[in-house]
Amino acid sequence: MVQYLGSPLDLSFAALSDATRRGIIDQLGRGDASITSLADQFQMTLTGMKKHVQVLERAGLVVTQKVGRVRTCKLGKRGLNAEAEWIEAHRKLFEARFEALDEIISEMKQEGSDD
Amino acid sequence: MVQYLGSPLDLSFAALSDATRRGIIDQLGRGDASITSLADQFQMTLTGMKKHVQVLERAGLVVTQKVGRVRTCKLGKRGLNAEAEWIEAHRKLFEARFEALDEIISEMKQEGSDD
DNA sequence: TAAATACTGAACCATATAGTTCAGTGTATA
DNA sequence: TATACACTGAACTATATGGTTCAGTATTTA
Repeated sequence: MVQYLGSPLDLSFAALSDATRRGIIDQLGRGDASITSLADQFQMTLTGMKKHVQVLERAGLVVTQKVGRVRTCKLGKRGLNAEAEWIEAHRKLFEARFEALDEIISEMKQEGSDD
Repeated sequence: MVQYLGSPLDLSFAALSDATRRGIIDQLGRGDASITSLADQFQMTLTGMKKHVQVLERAGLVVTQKVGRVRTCKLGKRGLNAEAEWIEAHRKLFEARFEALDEIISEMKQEGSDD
């Protein structure tokens, strides 16, 4: 087994592609939380929640620390800067494309097209 | 088989979690392209490229149209606005957390901690 | 010290992803 | 009309995801 983990953006976008994990980030934005409290809020087993937290940790979006028997989760220092940068840069590409003349022309000849 | 497809953000973040697909978006930002030309550029079989394009289409990031025997891919009108909005809103949460006093305090008592 | 709490790890299940090959179908071109 | 081209679909492989249960271990607390 090779276990190639992918680039940082691969990991963070994958982490954000699940509504539960986006919810966990929401929640941690309101305060740190244990695995148990997160599992309660999202109606999930401890083990299931632990896996979600691990995905967020691998992506650097969350950090955890175990003190005594409680593992506390908080938002990671890494933040969402790299993701925001990629999205902003490419949002411009989308906009630039739609301002192009050929877009208007292709809208005009919208008849008799497949699929 | 139920085939529950997930919310729009689920689909688009998942689509963006692969470097090849992010590359396809880059490329389409420079101009529309056929499946064949994309497959050539990313050194992949036609079938493989078609699957990537389908993932981008399901997410609304790309639209395609077949004319004759060529399927042309272009950036979708949907754009990255919803994604940018989510990221920006949550980026603030990350920043707010780090400005909080308890953060500084917890940095201070950083000794004798697990994992 | 006994019991409850909080987590951890292994194992399992169903489905999705990322890729392939191979065998087509339909379209353009020589 | 024969050939080449562009795509499509089915089938297969390996791995990841999202969830579970069950059986632990370690830490509090009564």
